[in-house]
Amino acid sequence: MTATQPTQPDALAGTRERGHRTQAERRERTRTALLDATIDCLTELGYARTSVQEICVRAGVSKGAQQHHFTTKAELMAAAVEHLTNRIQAEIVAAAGDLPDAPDLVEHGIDLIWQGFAGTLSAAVMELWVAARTDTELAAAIKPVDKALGRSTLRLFHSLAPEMPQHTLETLYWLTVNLIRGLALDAQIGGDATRRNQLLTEWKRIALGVYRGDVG
Amino acid sequence: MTATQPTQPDALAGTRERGHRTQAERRERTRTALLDATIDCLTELGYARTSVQEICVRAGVSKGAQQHHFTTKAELMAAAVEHLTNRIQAEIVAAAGDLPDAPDLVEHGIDLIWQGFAGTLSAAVMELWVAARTDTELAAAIKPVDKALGRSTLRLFHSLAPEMPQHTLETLYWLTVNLIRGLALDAQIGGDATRRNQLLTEWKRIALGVYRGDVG
DNA sequence: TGGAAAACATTCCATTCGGCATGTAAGTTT
DNA sequence: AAACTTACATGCCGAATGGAATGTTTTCCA
Repeated sequence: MTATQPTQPDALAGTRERGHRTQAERRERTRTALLDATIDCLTELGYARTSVQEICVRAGVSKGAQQHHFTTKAELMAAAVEHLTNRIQAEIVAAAGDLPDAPDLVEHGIDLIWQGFAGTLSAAVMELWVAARTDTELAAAIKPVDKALGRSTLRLFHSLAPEMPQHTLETLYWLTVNLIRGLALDAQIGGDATRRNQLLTEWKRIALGVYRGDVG
Repeated sequence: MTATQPTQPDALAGTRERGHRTQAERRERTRTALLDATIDCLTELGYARTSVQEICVRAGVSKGAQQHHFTTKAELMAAAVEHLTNRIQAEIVAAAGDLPDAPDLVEHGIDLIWQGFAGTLSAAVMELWVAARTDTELAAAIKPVDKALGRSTLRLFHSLAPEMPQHTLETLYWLTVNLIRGLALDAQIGGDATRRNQLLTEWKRIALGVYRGDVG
């Protein structure tokens, strides 16, 4: 029997005998290995100390393979941005599974944003963001992707609380996102966790007040 | 006549004839030149691309002189943190000269925090902060200095609005600082300035409401 | 005033970086 | 199964880095 038939979609894809993989499979495999390793390096070593060599080692991939997929380091980083954003988005969507209705949505929504924008993955985002400030190429790669993440998350909230006024929702959302990014920075260098929680609690109370129309 | 008398404090310090400077003068001069150049590099090149060589060039100082003052690069960065914080603090104090009384203080205070924590100098702080996340030595140098800046600024506000309840002031202050740090991040990679201004305006309104006791 | 010490300058080195060139193995097409 | 394309591996190079070693100038102090 001929071992495998060439192009046709194979139901056993990914379960084939060892040592025989589709090109697409191989490609995808090492590609994500590289991107995941990149994110690993960013979170663990920071942007400054992240070298392509280290990435290759962690990905279990040769230097040549890396260059085959991403010619330059900048290209790799740009791809990592998108990969990273996708993972964060998936994280958020998963966590948003069972959110209550408004007004409890305000409180739990803030928690959700915290999880998405201050978690481990967001540390990597910070690294890339800060690096992008002085790297126009990286900035160009980040801007649209990041904007898309922000907007899609906002849409998510909008669908969860359709009765909430558009303007109120947007204001609270963006204020929360930026506040939490600031708090995330504080958390990353070991600020006082207790005070952060207090601030978050206060903000929830205030946001609820805004939602109810006490101010604004 | 003997050219100069040795140790005694000299009224002409800094204005002596060319080529004859006190050791303390020389020392201070190149030290701050190095530190200023470091901050320049951080704001302009970012942490990753900041090399001691470039710092030396910008400071107009030889590599040997740099090593004489700061044995290692980490040492230089640590010193730069304090230098940077001092400059920011001076900036804030200067800008706080003529602040109105509460409740206008709320609005203008937020502007003041924006100037201090989102200005050019704060970009350098961001670089160091993010770098410190994966550099314990740098983190150890930053933490106390940064905490001191935060607290001293808070004290400044407290002295400006003594009739404002302690708890309200602190909450609004720290919420504002963290919000603005998030917004500063957004600004640094070229986010939408118009939306940032809108958010800041909204936040002022909300903060004023909090101060008046509408919420909380 | 002369020697010690501090400040500053120059040169060199081991290491590491990103990227290129070239070679080999695996998968695909006809 | 032969020709071909894609994926991966290895070795190397010039550039740049941080730091050490050593030499020179300036200030200080007895």
